[in-house]
Amino acid sequence: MSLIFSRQCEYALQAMLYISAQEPGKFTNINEISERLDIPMPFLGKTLQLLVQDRILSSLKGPRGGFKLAKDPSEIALFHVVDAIDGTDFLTSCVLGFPECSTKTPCPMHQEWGGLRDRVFQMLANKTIADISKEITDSKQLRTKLKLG
Amino acid sequence: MSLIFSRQCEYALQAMLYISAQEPGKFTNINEISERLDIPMPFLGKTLQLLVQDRILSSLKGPRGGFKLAKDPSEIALFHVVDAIDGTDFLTSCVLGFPECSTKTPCPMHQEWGGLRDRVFQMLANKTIADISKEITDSKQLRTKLKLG
DNA sequence: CATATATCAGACATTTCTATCTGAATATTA
DNA sequence: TAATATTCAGATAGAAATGTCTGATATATG
Repeated sequence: MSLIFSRQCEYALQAMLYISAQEPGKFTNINEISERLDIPMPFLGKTLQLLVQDRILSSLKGPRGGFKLAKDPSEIALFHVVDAIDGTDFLTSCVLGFPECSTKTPCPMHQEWGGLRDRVFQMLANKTIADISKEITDSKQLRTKLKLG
Repeated sequence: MSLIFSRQCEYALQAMLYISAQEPGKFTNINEISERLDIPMPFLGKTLQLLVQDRILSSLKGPRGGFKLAKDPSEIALFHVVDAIDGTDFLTSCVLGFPECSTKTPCPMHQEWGGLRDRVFQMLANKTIADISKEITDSKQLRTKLKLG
């Protein structure tokens, strides 16, 4: 199977979008998120804990507890979320799996893949949670997809 | 971990490049390929069998046996190899993992990711084994990387 | 203060991917 | 024809990713 993000990373991104679409500052619990987005609850819990450790989310235990954004959504790029879960190996590792692959000793796809990888990085680095949150607000389709009101 | 191709697909692509750089029509055995490219031999065997089943390689048992390209290298796009090993789900599946994601019901990254995915596909579909084979012939660096003479 | 509700931490289970093993089938060569 | 070298097929093993369970800890609320 070829893919870009691990399943755990997909869950993290989905949950971030869901949380970002809530009333700012409100804590959202994983029970609600896992039901709405159909993500296994304990696994989602572990996943969001990673985001808390990376200061992307903050959490509160107990009744009315849950998760909220730890900073302004305009300061959270998608790349931060991907980095917290999957890391950044994809930026440097060889697309063909050659252990030594660099500008000096490139693999046959090095050049072309480098260009595509840069575009992916630019997109992840430039797109913030605030950007997407606005898109969601403006689009009924997106609210439906995220099972929002 | 985020990646594009499975490890098995990386092995397949590496082996295809190695085979394509050999004298045309000559059978190359997996013992040689696995040693040169540092790929586990039994796993490489299973992998190349998939390419034989897809008519990308042809094989011969017995002494002097091995694998060779099943057709002209200009007719084998990288995409065919990827398709044989990893399949084509990445062309249609949602980058955020939403089960239903299409132009009509897009996820927040649908548009931007679509463009990048198309570029990846174009690259894989346009680039043939012959193209890369030529690059390898013309570059001492690449011959070194593939452990060729 | 007691109770209920949440995250959190660590162990455990399951599934998927990667890797190995064994022997059968087939072709070359002497 | 015998010996050898190779792919091929199927079973098994190991590793990594995903998913589950149990209980501890913290917080809100009556």
